[in-house]
Amino acid sequence: MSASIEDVARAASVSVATVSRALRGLPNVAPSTRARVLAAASELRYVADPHASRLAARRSLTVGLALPMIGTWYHAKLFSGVEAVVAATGYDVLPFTMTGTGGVDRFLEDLPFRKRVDGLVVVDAPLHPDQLGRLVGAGVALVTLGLRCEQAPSITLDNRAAARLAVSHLTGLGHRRIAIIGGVPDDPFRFSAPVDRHRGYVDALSAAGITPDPALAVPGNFSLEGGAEAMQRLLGASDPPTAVFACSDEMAIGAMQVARDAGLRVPGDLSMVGFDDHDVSAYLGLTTIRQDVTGQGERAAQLLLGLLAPTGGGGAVTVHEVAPTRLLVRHTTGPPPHPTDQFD
Amino acid sequence: MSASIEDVARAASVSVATVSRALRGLPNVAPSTRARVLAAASELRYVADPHASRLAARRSLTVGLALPMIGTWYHAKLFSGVEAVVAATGYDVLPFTMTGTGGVDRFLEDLPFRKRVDGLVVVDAPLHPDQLGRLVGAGVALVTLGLRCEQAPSITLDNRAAARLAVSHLTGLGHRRIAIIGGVPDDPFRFSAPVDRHRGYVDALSAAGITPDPALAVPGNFSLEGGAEAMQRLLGASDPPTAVFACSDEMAIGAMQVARDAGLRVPGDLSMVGFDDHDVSAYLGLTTIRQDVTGQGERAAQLLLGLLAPTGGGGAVTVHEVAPTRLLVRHTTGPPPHPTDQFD
DNA sequence: GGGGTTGATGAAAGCGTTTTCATCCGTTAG
DNA sequence: CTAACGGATGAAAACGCTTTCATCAACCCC
Repeated sequence: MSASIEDVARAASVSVATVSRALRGLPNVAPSTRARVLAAASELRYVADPHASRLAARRSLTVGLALPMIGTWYHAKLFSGVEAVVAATGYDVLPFTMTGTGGVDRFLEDLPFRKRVDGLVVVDAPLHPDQLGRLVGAGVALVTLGLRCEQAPSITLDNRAAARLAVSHLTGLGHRRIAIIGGVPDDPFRFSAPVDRHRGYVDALSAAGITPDPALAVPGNFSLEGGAEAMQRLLGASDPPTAVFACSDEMAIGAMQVARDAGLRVPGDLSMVGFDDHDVSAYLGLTTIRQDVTGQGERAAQLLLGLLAPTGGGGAVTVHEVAPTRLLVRHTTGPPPHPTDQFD
Repeated sequence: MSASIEDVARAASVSVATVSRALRGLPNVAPSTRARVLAAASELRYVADPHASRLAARRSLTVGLALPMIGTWYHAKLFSGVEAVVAATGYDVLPFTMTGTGGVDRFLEDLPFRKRVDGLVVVDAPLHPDQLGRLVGAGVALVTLGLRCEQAPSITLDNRAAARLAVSHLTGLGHRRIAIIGGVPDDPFRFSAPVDRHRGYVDALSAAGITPDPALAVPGNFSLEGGAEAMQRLLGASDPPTAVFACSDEMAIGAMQVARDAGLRVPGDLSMVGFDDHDVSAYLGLTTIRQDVTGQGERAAQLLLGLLAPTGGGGAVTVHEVAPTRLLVRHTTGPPPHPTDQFD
């Protein structure tokens, strides 16, 4: 079918060993020989069979990308970033989605993975630190994104500070009844972002002398629908909020729509701040916490490839990076309806 | 390091051939033997090395997913669909993004691909039918998505009919000056969707006795920004439209924002219909043409796996499926500002 | 009972690379 | 002039599977 290394060797009148060396740019090949081999290879349109070479070299030249799902804005952006830098280096990327709760176990049981990938970017780490530790112990190069674990480099956000910033913006505008739309109620993963964001929310309230009202903290599932349902619940409360901090822009968008359908003006009657800076947020004028998701994906890939590089694995200390976030004030936040009423 | 097939063979006191057969569920293995092998394998936590097995079996057990990019809503959804069904069958999916114009050539030159994947889902086919034909000729199982090519099964939309439907909705409401926000001006790919949608647009106008005004057809690049810029241009025209058909929801969203910023009410002063039914569209009340992108991805994967299945490759006639679309009337379309004026 | 089946098994030949190790030869140092 | 050296090369042994082919026993039907 297609040319093998032997065909090239024959065409260039050298041994397969020399072809292998010449083609991979290894030293100790005479320049004239290398040229001859290169010519023969391109003449025959030879490309090394990846499986054969990976078997022989005992490296898969593949990095796995494990994430809870793909198809959401956040994960797609992340994927995009990772893929871009990984592909540029000749590695393959093997996506692995662990949808649902069983997915995580599947992931761990799928030890084929261990033989398939040289390294792994684990996103939103729906894994126990122990489990991650086991992976590291098993010799898989690992970078985590969204959760910090001591054994491996990570990229995270200062979620608490970011949330504090968002909510302070709200208190600064005079809001006293501020709701938070957060993660999933019965967290099947111990995903820390929603927890940390909730802490930042509490921080900011406390700083403004406000006691958090449990009725104002509702789960939103990080989805449009979840945000909408959450808002529904908030509006049904006896004393509805004048402002909402949604832990993702998608939830914010869903929530805003419900609010507007209920006749509330945003920001006139209700202020809304989101988290992410989703592509559409700029067009909706959503005030939000901006983060560069694609950039984080790229960075994670770079870290991983660094680990994989012949030189990198050794002495380097595992680095924990905190990606920057900032508050983007647009047009969905403003003073509460009757600010003075709240202060008497 | 980790157990090999020989270890299992030894542990079960059989030959490696028998282990291979037993583990893969091949016939002609005594039940008792199979049980013994299974036990030994699970005891040793044995998993076949994928590279070795792929090399020996001469199948990569991988399907490639070639798309112009990842990170947009549309492509992420597609990916999600493909990945879900492919992963369920034990195949790997290898994403290949051909960003930019050079990407396509890279894709074609990357014949490693041919040795790496058993089949390919090509999305939005930024390839010449000739090039696709060559791929098919080279023995790669192929399914195209978004463009139809005779040599391979495909999943497409009836873009023309869908656009006709969208624009008819507008003419039906009484609009006469209807703009279209379409694809990229100097189409580096000969991507047919925008072209067909434009045809449908013209169809609908003609049916209503309207002569298309070239000034009302502007490119939008299928992005939020592009949609915004397009709207900018439309508003600057001497005789602005009262309705806009955007070839994607993202463009519609960008355009709507610009329109609203310019003081226009939607749908009071301007009607807007999009295409896709993006996740957020429901929450924005955007009237649009709905398509099930994830479903199309799933279907494409099924077709491809069917081709790959031992039985499937042979006699089956290549099928061209047309995924359904329908008009979803929400709240961004209404009669033109002064309908009667238009009919004098 | 004997020849033909049939099913279970193992030996061994690939699959297409990489990599080790030995060889060969032209240089350089002594 | 010889010995040691180092760079270029090839032979061959992995790498860890799959698959063909041969073997062997048990079985079946006149």
